[in-house]
Amino acid sequence: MHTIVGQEGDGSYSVLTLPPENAAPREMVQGLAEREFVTRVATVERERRPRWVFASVERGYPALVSAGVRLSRCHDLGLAEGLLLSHEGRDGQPKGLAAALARASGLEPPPDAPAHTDDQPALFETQGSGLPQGVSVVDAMATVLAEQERRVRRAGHPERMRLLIAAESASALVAAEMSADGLPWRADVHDALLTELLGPRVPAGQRPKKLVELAGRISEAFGGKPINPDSPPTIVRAFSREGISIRSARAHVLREIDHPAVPWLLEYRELARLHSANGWNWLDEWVGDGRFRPAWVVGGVVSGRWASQGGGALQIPKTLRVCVRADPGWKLVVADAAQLEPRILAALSGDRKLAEVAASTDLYARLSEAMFSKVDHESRDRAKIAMLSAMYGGTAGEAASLLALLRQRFPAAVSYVERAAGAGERGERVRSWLGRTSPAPSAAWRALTGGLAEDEATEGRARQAARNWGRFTRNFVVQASAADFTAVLLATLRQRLPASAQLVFFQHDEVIVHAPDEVAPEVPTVIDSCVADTVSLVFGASCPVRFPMHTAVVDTYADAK
DNA sequence: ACTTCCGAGCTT
DNA sequence: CCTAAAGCTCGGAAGT
Repeated sequence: MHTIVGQEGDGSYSVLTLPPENAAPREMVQGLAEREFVTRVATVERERRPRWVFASVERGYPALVSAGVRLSRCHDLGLAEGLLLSHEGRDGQPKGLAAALARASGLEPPPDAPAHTDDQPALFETQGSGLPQGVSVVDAMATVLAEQERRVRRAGHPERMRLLIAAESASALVAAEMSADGLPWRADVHDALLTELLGPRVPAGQRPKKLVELAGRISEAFGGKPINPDSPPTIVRAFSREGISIRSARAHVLREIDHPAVPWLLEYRELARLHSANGWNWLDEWVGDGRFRPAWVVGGVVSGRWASQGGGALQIPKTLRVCVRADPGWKLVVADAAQLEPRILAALSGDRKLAEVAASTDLYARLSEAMFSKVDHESRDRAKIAMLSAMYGGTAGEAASLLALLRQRFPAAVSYVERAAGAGERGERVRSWLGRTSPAPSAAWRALTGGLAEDEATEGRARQAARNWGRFTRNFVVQASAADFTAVLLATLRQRLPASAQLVFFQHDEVIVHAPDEVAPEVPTVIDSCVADTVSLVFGASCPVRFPMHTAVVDTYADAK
């Protein structure tokens, strides 16, 4: 059963329930004020648990969450439209409701309405959505939903596309709930750390004491001329005056130089980075009430990985993990999927031998055994480079010869990624396991690689561009399938975690659950059973690949691993 | 003064 | 950096 919710042009809310297979008449409730609407949604969820249909979960769900309503299942029309359009090779088209409705009616879609900029965001952004006059938003949504279901049935693997849309939609619920709950963050611990490393807090725009001292030492080391260590060109020029020529002022370049300024510069860099990216300003702006609340962007990366907006939520430096602490009487359960991508490749490609290797918790050790008949540190490292080169298209150093050996031992897995690379080089699109589709290369790319090269330089550039795109599609099939997997895992976890436990962080292959002391010990077991179900849902019950999780129950994130 | 670009570094 | 790629954010510098 689907229940469609939307806000009409006059600001009132509508709730349209569609019984399965027309078993009963549709049930429309219109003209609801916001408070009645929230109550109605909560009641229907409690009594009937439908699949809720949103134009956009990201825009519509946060208001429900802050009113204390949590929904079990949903379908996000906008996210589904994006997945379907790119699957169909039409991803340049607008994804908004009006555009989707036009397409469903066989009309030319109007351009997407610009994102609204109200200071008071509405529950559902449908005002100004460009729907024809007199068309009810929820009626339009019902039409689009039915059309999307037809399009799913026409996909190469309808059941996989259905799962992908459900998981992507559930991810959007998770993202909104994570933003609302927030990651536990101890501002006092963070402040103490900053003070210890940088000196006492100073007003914004000023250098803390420690940085002032280091800048002074750097200037002295260059003979007393004032140097701004924040300016890379200034650093390059300063070394040039000392007779040292460097191409850039990057840390790894500086490390090669023998000069008294280098250690001070490196120390300055590290601390200045902490100060500018995660200093007191960051703390003021992003942490409140003991929580860090970033905005999460589901599917913000073409591969289906999430991005974040504000606060650099996916770039939290490891040194600050000590600030992530469970509340008193609570624990953090930190879980990451060990060596996820090679396991995904084993499952994707159906490579039996790689699946056997993936039966081990330490996949790279077993791989080393299979490739070199030994598992010492060096062999394990080389096995790892071989595998990562296969997935990323690396060619530096020993990579090419190691890859050749890997291909010999695991032809099915290696040819899977090499076929994806070949498709990319020809400008074709590739798909993840559940059907997320890579974007088409740009017109500039086609022009460069498609034409007959006039000279060698152009031909070289064309070949380079083709190889680069091949590397992208090679990686896409693995990274995007890993994102499929983690989306389904998130959806499953969200349903199964004890009610008092909260998902508070997600980073590509890692989750953090904040749970009361009494329930924390059972969370790792729940996670393991969710992983098992995810493997069956995504790859089928007979999938031989294991996906072990590293799970730790800790007080602070820094203690995980 | 404002916008846009670049270098740098952090995570996976 | 030493295996790739993408995304976010900052500060400086150049352009308007």
